[in-house]
Amino acid sequence: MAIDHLDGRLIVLLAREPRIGVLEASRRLGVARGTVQARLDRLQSNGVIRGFGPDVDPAALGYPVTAFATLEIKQGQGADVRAHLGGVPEVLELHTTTGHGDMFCRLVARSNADLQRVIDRVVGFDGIVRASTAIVMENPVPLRIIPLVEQAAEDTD
Amino acid sequence: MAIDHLDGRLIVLLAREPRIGVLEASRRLGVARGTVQARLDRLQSNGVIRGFGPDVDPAALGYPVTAFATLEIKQGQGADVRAHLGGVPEVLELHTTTGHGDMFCRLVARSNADLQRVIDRVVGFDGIVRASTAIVMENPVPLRIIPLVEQAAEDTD
DNA sequence: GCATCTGCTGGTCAATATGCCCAGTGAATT
DNA sequence: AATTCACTGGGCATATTGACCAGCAGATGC
Repeated sequence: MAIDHLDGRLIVLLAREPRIGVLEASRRLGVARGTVQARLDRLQSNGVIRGFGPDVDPAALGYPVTAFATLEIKQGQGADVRAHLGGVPEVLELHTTTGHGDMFCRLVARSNADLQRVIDRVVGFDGIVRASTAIVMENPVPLRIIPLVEQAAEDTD
Repeated sequence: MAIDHLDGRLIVLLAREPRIGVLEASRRLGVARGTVQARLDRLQSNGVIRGFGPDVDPAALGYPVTAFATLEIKQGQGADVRAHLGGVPEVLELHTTTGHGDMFCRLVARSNADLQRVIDRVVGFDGIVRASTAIVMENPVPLRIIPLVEQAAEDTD
């Protein structure tokens, strides 16, 4: 399950230049093509690499506003709330967290005004007692994984 | 910038089966290969599709614990805090939000015990006044984009 | 010590996809 | 009426893929 240095270099290489294929990757890494192929297969069946889905920017889709909402849930309504939020496209992710019956979600909206509509839709559901929202102003560190991959690779050297 | 229905179908198709190439995608969508190629180029130069980087699962890397931390920052220390958090691999993303001088970050750790180490490292910095952390228990809606893409595509029909 | 496994190498092969080109068509714009 | 634009459907040379193979080195187990 842990990754070694070669796995780490492969992931970082693919993250930086996703368009290169197995052959080009093997050239860059200085190993045989079959090795890269085997490593990739292993990483994917391990679940370390979930896939190579397109990385879509919500802002470019017309949803430049991001917000995080903390939701307080009525006891026993968890499953219903999950289903409700799963049906809202603007809810990009949802977590249940430690704390007083809380959930936590990431929202996007077309504008600050539109965010009101989204929030109304999110909280307009019986199981939700209260919601508190924080609008994102800047994103100094966008979602990233490379530093963690590098650390994980070094830990197993 | 807005995407049409064909763009939407293309993105959804690529999200579901990333391994298929341009040719196979054109067959599935029932359009000419050149069309898919042109759409893809446009989506990428638009920034709608940022790339096709590998989707790495931190849990499979040995970091199964996720947490969100709200940080209160001393006035004028924003830049320093950003740089500090950018240097911590376990900080997967960082946002500045509305609210009393707040930042907000996603953390991962090897275990609940290890999370303490990560938090100590995160808050062990002069500009950070206070931190409040919520540990993720479940993730009913993993980070997703397809529903939003579908909605954006329908909005321009 | 010796056999066995496993992973990597460096190579082949046929099948497939790619990047690039082209002329023609239909719809919308000017 | 002329032009622009996106899409079609095709062709072409080149590159990549997936599938194999024998050989080799290091680690493991008996």
